[in-house]
Amino acid sequence: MVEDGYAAVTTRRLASEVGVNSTLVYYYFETMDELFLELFRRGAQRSLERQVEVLSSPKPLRGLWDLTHDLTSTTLTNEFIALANHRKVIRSEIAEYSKKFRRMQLDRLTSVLEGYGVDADEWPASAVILLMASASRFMLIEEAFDVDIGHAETVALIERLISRYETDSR
Amino acid sequence: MVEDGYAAVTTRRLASEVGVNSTLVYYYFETMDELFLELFRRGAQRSLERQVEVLSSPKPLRGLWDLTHDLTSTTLTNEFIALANHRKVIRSEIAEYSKKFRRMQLDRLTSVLEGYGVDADEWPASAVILLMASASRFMLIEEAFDVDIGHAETVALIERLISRYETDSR
DNA sequence: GTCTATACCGAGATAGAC
DNA sequence: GTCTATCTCGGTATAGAC
Repeated sequence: MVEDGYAAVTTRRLASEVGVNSTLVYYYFETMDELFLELFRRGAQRSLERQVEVLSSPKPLRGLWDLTHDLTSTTLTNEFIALANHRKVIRSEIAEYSKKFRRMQLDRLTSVLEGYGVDADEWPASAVILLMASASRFMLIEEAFDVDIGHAETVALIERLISRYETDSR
Repeated sequence: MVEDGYAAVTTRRLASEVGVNSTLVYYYFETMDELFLELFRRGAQRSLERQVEVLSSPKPLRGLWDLTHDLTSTTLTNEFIALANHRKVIRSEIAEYSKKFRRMQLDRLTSVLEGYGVDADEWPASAVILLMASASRFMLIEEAFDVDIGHAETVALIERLISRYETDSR
């Protein structure tokens, strides 16, 4: 799915990569939709656990930023979004998880930013979170196309802002 | 392509929507890859022209921001990105156009921001452009899933920053 | 230009033997 | 659990009549 797009994930291809018969897929999954759903849930659950971890760490802002830098999970997310465009059952599942992720981030970062003395009227936590997530996702997509104009500057800008509140130990 | 994803764009479907025979597609296009390429080029060219327009206007920052808010072209772009994952010929075409777009934006906004008195060390034009584009694209994707946590705050934040330099006349 | 006929492939899915 | 055999559908693509 990451390498060749969601359309490349077929019963035959799956089976041949594992070295079994293609119909065996239907012994483990009702339909291909179910397979995609389980795949999504598994990845989302893992990401959720990692997010709980970094949000409760002493540097939640930096942790969140690092987390959104995971190439594989971002590529996968993009494929699921594209998949959701013509597999409607996937759509609601993604929506629910997205909201869950965002609410957790918001819950934690609202108080964290307040503690850092950030003016919530000018830089609301919800906007800060969204800007970080979107920049990260956007750059990873572009990298896959060897487009990297402004990437270094953007990363530097964001990390400079983070370092203002959470010292860089890397 | 926008409504049901790129996988729904097939010879049979195209033909049936227009009311002609499916094989007629091959009279106008060598292969389906060619069709997708021409579709992409046409849309990209149109967007490029609109960008030239707003960049040479008196409010290039706001113009660019408004431009990235076009739902259809963003959805389409996302589909092309997903398509590029398993149609390799599409990939280089997208990459070239992306760079072209970005270079034009950078050329213009570097001097514009300098004229506004923005500190280029703290807020480089390349990063400002990327943050705007990514936030806009990200929100439009989420909207399709009815996820809008933090959207209003982010839009307000960005428009507030723009208004600092280009007065809002809307 | 637009059609019919047709080839070929690979997708999802089921029945049933082992 | 894993397989073979098989169905149906719809995809890309070509040859050739009109």
